[in-house]
Amino acid sequence: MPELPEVETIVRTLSPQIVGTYIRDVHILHQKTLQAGEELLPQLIGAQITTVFRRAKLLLVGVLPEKKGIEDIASTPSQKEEENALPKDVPLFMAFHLKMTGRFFVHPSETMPLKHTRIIFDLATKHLEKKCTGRLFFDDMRTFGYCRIMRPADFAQWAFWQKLGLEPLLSSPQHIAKRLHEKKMGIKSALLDQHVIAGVGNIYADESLFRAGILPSQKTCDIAYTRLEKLAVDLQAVLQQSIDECGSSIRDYRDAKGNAGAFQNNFFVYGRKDQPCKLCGTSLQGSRIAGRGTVHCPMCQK
DNA sequence: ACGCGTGCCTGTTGGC
DNA sequence: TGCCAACAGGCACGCG
Repeated sequence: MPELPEVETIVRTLSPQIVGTYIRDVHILHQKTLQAGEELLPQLIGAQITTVFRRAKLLLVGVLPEKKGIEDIASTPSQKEEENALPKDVPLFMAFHLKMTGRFFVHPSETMPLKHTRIIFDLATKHLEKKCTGRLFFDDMRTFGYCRIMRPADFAQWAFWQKLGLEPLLSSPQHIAKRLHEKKMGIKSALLDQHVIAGVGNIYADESLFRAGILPSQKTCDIAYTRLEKLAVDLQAVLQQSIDECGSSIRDYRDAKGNAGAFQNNFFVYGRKDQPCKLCGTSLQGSRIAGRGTVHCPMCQK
């Protein structure tokens, strides 16, 4: 289940493998995976991949199509927040959401689709090169993930993009705490709500709440501002530590080199229901919040 | 505004 | 050994 640190790790391992290459062909093996922008598919052929980056849990690939047929290269969509600013001079994007089981991998050129391969990009190192030098696979076992092909102007019409909340590693703890404090929902629900803070999923919600010593069920508006500020600091720390260890691999997650992350070894609570708390030995308690399995320590979290 | 239930999906796990 | 329910969960959607 790729969350912010996992997507960031994928960006870092995928980027050196594909930036600068040209897309020779695209094979859509599962129609529903291409959620939007089918009409822009022809523009991808012959385009050069110029950038790979992340916003929230989205992985974005910027491409430069061949000269013909480029429209609004200069158009600048209205931006709600600076965090949603797109790189300049990129006329076309692919936005991928990996959801639970989405993966990227660059295979040798002759590799055939695997059971769960949904999209294949045939890549070449030179423009109009006949020989394909590698194939980028987007695999997704459960097909929750998607790809959208978008021009810069299309992002303004994409509600999910427009409503994305704070980028947790680019915002000050004070700003994050303020945003949380405005909410009346339970604190774990607020952390998971992509409109409030973007990029946090079940793992890092539970882990940051444990570090901050806050009960997941606690109403956000009932928590003292200073405790929310500590939560923001702890959230940033846990996200950064996970990025430093290349993310968490529970079962499915791998980076774009096929490697597992190591941060799952540092979990205090996630997936440790009924096991002893690493700090006080109390049996960790499982519950269900916002429809997700939730684990907390009844002693350490108040 | 918010919580909750449901649907989308397929593979793994555990009980009988 | 095999069958099947429960479970994993990000996000949209509808309801109260």
